[in-house]
Amino acid sequence: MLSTGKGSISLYMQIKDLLAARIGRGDWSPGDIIPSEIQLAQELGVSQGTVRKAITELVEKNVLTRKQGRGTFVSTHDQDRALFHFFHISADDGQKVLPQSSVLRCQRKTASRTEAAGLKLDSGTRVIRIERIRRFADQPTILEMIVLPAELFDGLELERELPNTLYELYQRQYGITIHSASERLKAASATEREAKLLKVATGAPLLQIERIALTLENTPVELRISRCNTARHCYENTIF
Amino acid sequence: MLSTGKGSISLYMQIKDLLAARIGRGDWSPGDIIPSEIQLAQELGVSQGTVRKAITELVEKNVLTRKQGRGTFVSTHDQDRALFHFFHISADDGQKVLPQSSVLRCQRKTASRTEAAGLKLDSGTRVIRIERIRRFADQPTILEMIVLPAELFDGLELERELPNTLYELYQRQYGITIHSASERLKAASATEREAKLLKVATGAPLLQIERIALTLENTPVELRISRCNTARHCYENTIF
DNA sequence: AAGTGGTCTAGACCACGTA
DNA sequence: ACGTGGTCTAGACCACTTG
Repeated sequence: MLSTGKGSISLYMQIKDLLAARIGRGDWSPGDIIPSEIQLAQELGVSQGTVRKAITELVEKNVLTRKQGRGTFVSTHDQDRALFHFFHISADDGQKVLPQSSVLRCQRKTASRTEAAGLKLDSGTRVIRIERIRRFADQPTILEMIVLPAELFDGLELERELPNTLYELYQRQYGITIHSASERLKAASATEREAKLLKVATGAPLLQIERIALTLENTPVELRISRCNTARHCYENTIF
Repeated sequence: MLSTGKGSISLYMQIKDLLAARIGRGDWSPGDIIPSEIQLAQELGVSQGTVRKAITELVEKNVLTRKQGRGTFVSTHDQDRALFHFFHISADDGQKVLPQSSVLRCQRKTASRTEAAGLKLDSGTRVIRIERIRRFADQPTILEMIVLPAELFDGLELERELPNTLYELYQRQYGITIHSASERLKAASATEREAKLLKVATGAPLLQIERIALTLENTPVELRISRCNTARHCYENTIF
């Protein structure tokens, strides 16, 4: 099972991959406790330290969460994993709150070329398109267009009410955990429709955020284009 | 020297802080090799594994760089530490190249209120203000306003030519290593002057990036406001 | 060949949470 | 009291670089 020969990859790496695979396969689901380090060490025939190093790297990647005295758990999107991990908009004064959302449209359609390219789908694949507007203190600020492969999120367009934090829904209802995302930001001008919805002048500068969200296996599962009025808010990023 | 009593902070943390302090003090400069793990372990009276754990955390923070078979080195800004670590603008096709820079202005002035606030200086403190324009393939794309505390960068405004990569200069000439930065992005409209310099229409949408760069000790040492034409470029960010 | 970091082991004790 | 993760040790061997 574990190769220990010369030139082979290190033991802890193999264990890391093995644990990640078990999580990806759903052997353990978000919120579940995994076996203790000692149990895993015995099962795999290695020392505790080796298992520990593997787990440490998964903790650093936010896949697992350690709780001293209790055990090690598969991370969930609602608690340990910050709700704000994927939300970078904050008020000018630094305050960070989640905006309220209201859905404008939610339909099943055929993917456009750019959507298919971003999500790595064959052109012509069905997608679910959600458009919603997000408000801070009742002020409409962000217009979001969310695109999902219909196959993975079957029936989502029929939900009567969508929660504010979609990534929790993806995990709970569809077993899809967003693990990373890449964003591309540009400045753009508000279209007439956007101007009306966001209560700004036509042509006003908007911050456009194009995000592709990925699973643990680096499969793109969500494309999201946000257009934000940054008069009183900004996109925050910290570089370490 | 190292406290090992009950309730005290862990050994490897103390060693980590000690090593960071030595680097911050300049006992070891960027590019220098530090003593081997075994030497440090003997000097500090702990096992190699404990020193190793301390060093590992500093490597993860980009403070140290390990080179197998050679030793452990203090990170520099030109090599191991990616030149692009603090530069997030890339072309729409994903290509990432550093733009050429030409300085428009470089003067010693009194800090404005917002500058003093951002750099945590007393109002009235002297600062150096650099304004430069950055070009991709000869196309002016970014207008940068850089503000530095004059005390820390004494004489910088007299340099006849400033390099493209300023952070290397800060490190080499002034012993200041930028370790992290926090950025705030907004969409804005080009002023008349900006429009002329960037060859866009007045009022065209620009991406504004306001950055505060920090040292290892979290002292703010540079304020930088960039205004970018994102017609053919964008700001890239990856969230893990 | 010698020295460095990289991996791995076996075992000790501590701090924390639960029962 | 017990089991968990968290720290620390002492020593082994491997992989890589340099003299």
